[in-house]
Amino acid sequence: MERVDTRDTKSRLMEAAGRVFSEKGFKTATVRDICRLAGANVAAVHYHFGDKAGLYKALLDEAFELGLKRYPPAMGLADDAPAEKRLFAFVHSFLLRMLGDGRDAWCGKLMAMELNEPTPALDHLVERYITPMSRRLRRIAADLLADGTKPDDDRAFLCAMSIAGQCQHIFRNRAVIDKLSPDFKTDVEDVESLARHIAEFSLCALRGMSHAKRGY
Amino acid sequence: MERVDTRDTKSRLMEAAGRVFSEKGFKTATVRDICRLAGANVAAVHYHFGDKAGLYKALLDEAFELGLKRYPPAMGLADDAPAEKRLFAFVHSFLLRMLGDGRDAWCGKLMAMELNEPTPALDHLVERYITPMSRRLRRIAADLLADGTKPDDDRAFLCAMSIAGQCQHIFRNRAVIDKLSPDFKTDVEDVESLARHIAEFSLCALRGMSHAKRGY
DNA sequence: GACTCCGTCAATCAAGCGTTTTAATCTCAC
DNA sequence: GTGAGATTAAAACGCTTGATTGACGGAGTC
Repeated sequence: MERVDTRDTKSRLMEAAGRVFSEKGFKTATVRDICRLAGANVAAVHYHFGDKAGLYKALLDEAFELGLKRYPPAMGLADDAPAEKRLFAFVHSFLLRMLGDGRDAWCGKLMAMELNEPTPALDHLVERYITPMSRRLRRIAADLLADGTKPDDDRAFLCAMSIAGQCQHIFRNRAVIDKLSPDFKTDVEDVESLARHIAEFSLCALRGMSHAKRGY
Repeated sequence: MERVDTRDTKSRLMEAAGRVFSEKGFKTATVRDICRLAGANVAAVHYHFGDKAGLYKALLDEAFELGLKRYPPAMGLADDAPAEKRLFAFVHSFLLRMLGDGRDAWCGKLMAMELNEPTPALDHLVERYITPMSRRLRRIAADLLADGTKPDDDRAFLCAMSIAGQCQHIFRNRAVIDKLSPDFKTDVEDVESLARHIAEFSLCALRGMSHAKRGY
């Protein structure tokens, strides 16, 4: 029995919440800011979502859906595609999610904020979203090590962390990077070259470690 | 004209502030929490530091001193030491600063919090602390690329980011890593093995990229 | 047209925040 | 001891926050 008007303010509220929460985090963001941005009354969030936490939870759920739909764990590549291609696709989509403009960047920024300042919703996030991503990345790393390492090995886990860390770094340290290198841009076209660097860096590392390991 | 008692509550306040600020960030932390932890009255922060921001600034300054003294940019190695050793030393000290227990972890966690939620103090942080670190790391990367790359080149900059990203990842995503791999520990002895991994991963990457570049 | 339900609004509440004021307490030279 | 300055303690101020209230209006039903 949803009315058209209902969905209007409700979705406007969600969009505004996405922008504000992903910029300021749960605690720092205020419902007044969100409602002002949405052009709604402060009471609207209570009416539609119960309270601030309810709005946040609803937003996070929507971010799940969008994130999984837009960047599914397989990321458009077959499981038997060359590991090099899977690595680049993983890195590139990761960066786009984090650095993309507009509403496309919602989910990524929101999740990064959730990591900075964990709320009880973190469990859900890890289970539904991060675990499959981690599994896939460990699989890619294990394939590229090419020395019989299994995705569950500690080596694969460590290498997956090395790759994920590179991907997150640019996003998490934007403020510092801007000061260190003011002409370092992160537009959409630059994201691809950044992804190429990270993929190449990681590829060389994995191949090198594979060779080194055999020599031990 | 400092009294003994003065220094007592003042230093107790600093210690408590270090713990609270480094855990919750500037905005989320409350002076009441800090004062309760320090066993001091709320008015004490006004008396000794002017206001909350003054306390934070004083704390950050102290963290500078401690961080620079304990882990100076050169980190105990000569500038002409082998680049491989310099790389490991850089990574290892970085991790110790971030993951160290007790009051030793102050500065690292505080700076990470400052990055998550920048305050006007960030400029000082970048200028005094991060810039020399970045320069040193770029120098290491350029040396290891061994193909004539200069520390100021974009290639060295990107590789330095890749290394720094790996170092920060374990610290910044502790909550998630604990859930993904509950038996992944970060005790002091484990930090060294972690540092070995990151150093080896990066070393292989740099050497591999150097060879690849020549082939272009 | 009267009634009901749904959505919105301005106004308000209680709690927590940083900060300030005021008074009490302590220390130490004299 | 005493007085002056330094330090602490208690209370309250003003402000912002999330949450709530009760009234208002419009759409649908009979």
